[in-house]
Amino acid sequence: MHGAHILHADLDAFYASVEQRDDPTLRGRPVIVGMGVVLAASYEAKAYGVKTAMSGRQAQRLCPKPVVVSPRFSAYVDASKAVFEIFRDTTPLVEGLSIDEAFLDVGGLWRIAGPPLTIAVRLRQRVRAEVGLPITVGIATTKFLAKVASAVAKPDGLLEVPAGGELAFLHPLPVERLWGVGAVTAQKLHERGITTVGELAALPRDAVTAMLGPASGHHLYSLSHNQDPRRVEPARRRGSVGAQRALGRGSRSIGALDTVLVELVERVTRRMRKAERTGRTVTLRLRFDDLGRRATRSHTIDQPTAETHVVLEVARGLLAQAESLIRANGCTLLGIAVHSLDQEAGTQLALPFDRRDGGALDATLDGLRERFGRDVVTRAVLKDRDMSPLVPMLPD
DNA sequence: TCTGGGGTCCTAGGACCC
DNA sequence: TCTGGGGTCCTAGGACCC
Repeated sequence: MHGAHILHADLDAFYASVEQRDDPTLRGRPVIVGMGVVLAASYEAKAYGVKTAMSGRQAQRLCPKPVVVSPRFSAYVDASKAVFEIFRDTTPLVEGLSIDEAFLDVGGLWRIAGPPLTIAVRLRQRVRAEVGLPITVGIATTKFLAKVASAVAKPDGLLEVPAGGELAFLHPLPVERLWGVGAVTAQKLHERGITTVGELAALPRDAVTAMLGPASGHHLYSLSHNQDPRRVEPARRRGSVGAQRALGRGSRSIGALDTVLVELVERVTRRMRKAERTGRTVTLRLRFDDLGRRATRSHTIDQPTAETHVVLEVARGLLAQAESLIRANGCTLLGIAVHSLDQEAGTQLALPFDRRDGGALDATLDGLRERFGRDVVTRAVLKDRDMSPLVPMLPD
């Protein structure tokens, strides 16, 4: 596939935009979602310097008269579903990254839907008209660069980086734009006088790995040359499920923590059962009274499970293990996560299929399920003559 | 300037196996 | 008993993302 064919679609100030959509009196005003911490800020609030994850107090200092609203998560989930419907109606190759962003591969749609830019224009119009939300789209030859393009184009924008123009676009940008450069890595690079992607790209690969370690070094070296072979993967499954709760400052009794633990475990295992997933590794996460310090304790069991009492027993063992740590340092956050989720190790069965009507396809699928069991047949992929995937079906 | 609730990926040491 | 070379899995921590 050549040419810029990967779209990165990213809803703008998502939670805040949903609030402004549903309450016209909020439009044009600096809206902050979240009381203690800023979960989302409208662009009017961002103009004052308000950022996501900032404390409410700090936000108030920057922006004297914000409209602060409590989050309405179910409204955000509904809006997200509606937008993803439009994504999937645009192309079957949609890889969701979070509640408000996704990659779309539109490379195979030229004859049906036109060039990527046309598709992107229509996508933005549809999201605006059908869901009422602003969305920014970046178009490029690689996933990573499409994401950079959308970040540059925000808010409510559209930007295509044409094939051949990648490095001219990328190299003047600050290194912080690279995916995987956070505060720590940016600091390391700045100390060596590197502030732009181009300056990083001018270094030999060895110099970058010596600076940042092998994995991070190879990764960022490649990105700085726009080397990113990752495909858009529609069927990616999550690898862990977790829940956590911030607690008031000051140490809690183990009894009180146990009560929280039970609720967290129930939440996690309920979600796992709903998603029909099981896992083997349970992790307890703690944050202490003295700012920032954290710890984790984990344990792996033999048999994957999603049963509340099994996970709870393991979690209680971990809590007991951490008891002295908690007594000494207090506990301001308790979290539980289940990792090593079953990754659907399975076999693919290819069947020749020569028909065009969906009825026959459904019959084939039902036949497979009858033969192997409903739970065993979890996914079907339709492929063309060259065996490249056309339509993934039954995603999880 | 210390604040939420979700995640991903990588590193490094130790246990254990052939 | 020690030395070699290769590997997997588990645990703990950390950087980063939205």
